[in-house]
Amino acid sequence: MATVENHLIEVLPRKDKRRLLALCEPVALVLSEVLCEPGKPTSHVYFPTDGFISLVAKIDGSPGLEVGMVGREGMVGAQLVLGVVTTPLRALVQGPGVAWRVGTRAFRGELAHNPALQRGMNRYLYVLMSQLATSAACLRFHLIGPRLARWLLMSQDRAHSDSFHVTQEFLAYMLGVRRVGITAAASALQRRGLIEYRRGEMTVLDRPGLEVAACSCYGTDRKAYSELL
Amino acid sequence: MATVENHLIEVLPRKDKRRLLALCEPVALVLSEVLCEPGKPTSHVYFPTDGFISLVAKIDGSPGLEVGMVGREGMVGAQLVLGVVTTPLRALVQGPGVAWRVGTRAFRGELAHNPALQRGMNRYLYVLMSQLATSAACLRFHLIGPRLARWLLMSQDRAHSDSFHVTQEFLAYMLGVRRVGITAAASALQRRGLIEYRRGEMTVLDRPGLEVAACSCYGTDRKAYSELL
DNA sequence: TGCGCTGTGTGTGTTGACGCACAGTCAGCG
DNA sequence: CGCTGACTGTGCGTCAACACACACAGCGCA
Repeated sequence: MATVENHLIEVLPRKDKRRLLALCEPVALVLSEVLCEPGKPTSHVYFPTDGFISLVAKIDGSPGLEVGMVGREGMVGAQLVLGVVTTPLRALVQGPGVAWRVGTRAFRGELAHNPALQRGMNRYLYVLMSQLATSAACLRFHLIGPRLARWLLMSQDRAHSDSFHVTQEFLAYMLGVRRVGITAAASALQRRGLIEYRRGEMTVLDRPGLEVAACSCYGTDRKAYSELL
Repeated sequence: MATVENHLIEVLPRKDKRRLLALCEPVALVLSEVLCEPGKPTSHVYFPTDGFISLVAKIDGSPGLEVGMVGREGMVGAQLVLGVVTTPLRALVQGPGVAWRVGTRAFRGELAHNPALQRGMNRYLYVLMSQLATSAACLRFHLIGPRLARWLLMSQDRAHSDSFHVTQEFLAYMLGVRRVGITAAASALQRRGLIEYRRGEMTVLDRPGLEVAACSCYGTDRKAYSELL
């Protein structure tokens, strides 16, 4: 099954790693699957080895809004290290793949006497917080075009592939804008030869170009990540 | 000096509390003072007993944007419990008052053998994360008026007073909008008899009315807080 | 072959907020 | 007492994004 590891697991000392993996079971991440709902206790934590997951904030009547993304570099359920079993965000599978899954109960037991894992999760949680803060400001000040470019780069990083499946409708939901807004921004990027898409198949053609088109938040996030993990 | 305690300290077992307080020194929180800068190591942590502090996200060229608020119920520097000494956010004194201050080094030492403090900080961090996520969505979907009402309520809660000092210019900065946007929203609230203001002196006249005018995020935040702390 | 669903592109009018500029108003201070 | 600076209110043109509506294209399936 998953031959590639999750980064949070990979960096553990061999012994800790083996003990944790013994608790894990590999599961397929299915597109559009919801791994956890805000406010509800999480039944499992997930360490993606492939594929990626969106963290979506919901408020009252409004549609959702993506405020974070999880791939091989992170995990779903990191708040367990804070001793909290619920989550404030919905986790939605966005790129299909594979993850290690552990039941909450077993995981908490392991966590209690695995300081290296605690340390990794603590740092990851900090990166996630930075990402939330950056997202908030990005949402407020940046236009759809650069935000779209940023989203594509982040997805590409986590999908480990130049092309992935995503519709304009879905992008609109993630970025919290109308679909027509995406149509305009995406066709501009396509005209400039940075991307190509067709009925849900999105392909990144010119990554450096896309990085120029993206807002600075992409770089900010990467920096925060690389400094700590 | 500070006769009223900070909630995070208050709930500690007597012994832990006494030991922590022995490290603390009372300091005045001066309006517009910056307690920490994003990316830089924090030299002290702060437990406000009075007054309140805004957490501001900065991105590249854009002005700042408030994404969280700290008062007697919380602290500045909670990320230390994650083992991270830098902060992603600027902490800006917004309502003058008093806080307990502890040097980072001493605090980390105390933290290491004070599980009750760890527990409190963990939970507080979770609440803060929820607040960040909520803020992001609020920023995106809610209009200036309700957001302003929410801000006033949150400030009132932390100022423990019906009136406090704040200019429209400052409010605009916090909410990430133009001053004229605040002028319009604030005069609407004043016409409805919910608030009264005059040259920087803001007074809440009708709190229940303001709660109706505020967006749902105010309630969401309070709920998140009361469930965990 | 034709039907229907999903995905994409366009058009029209509206609106919440923006940038900029300026006028009035109050408080403190020399 | 009048100057100065901080605070607030208003007007005007612009713009990104909104709501709603509709046209069209590809694809699967009966």
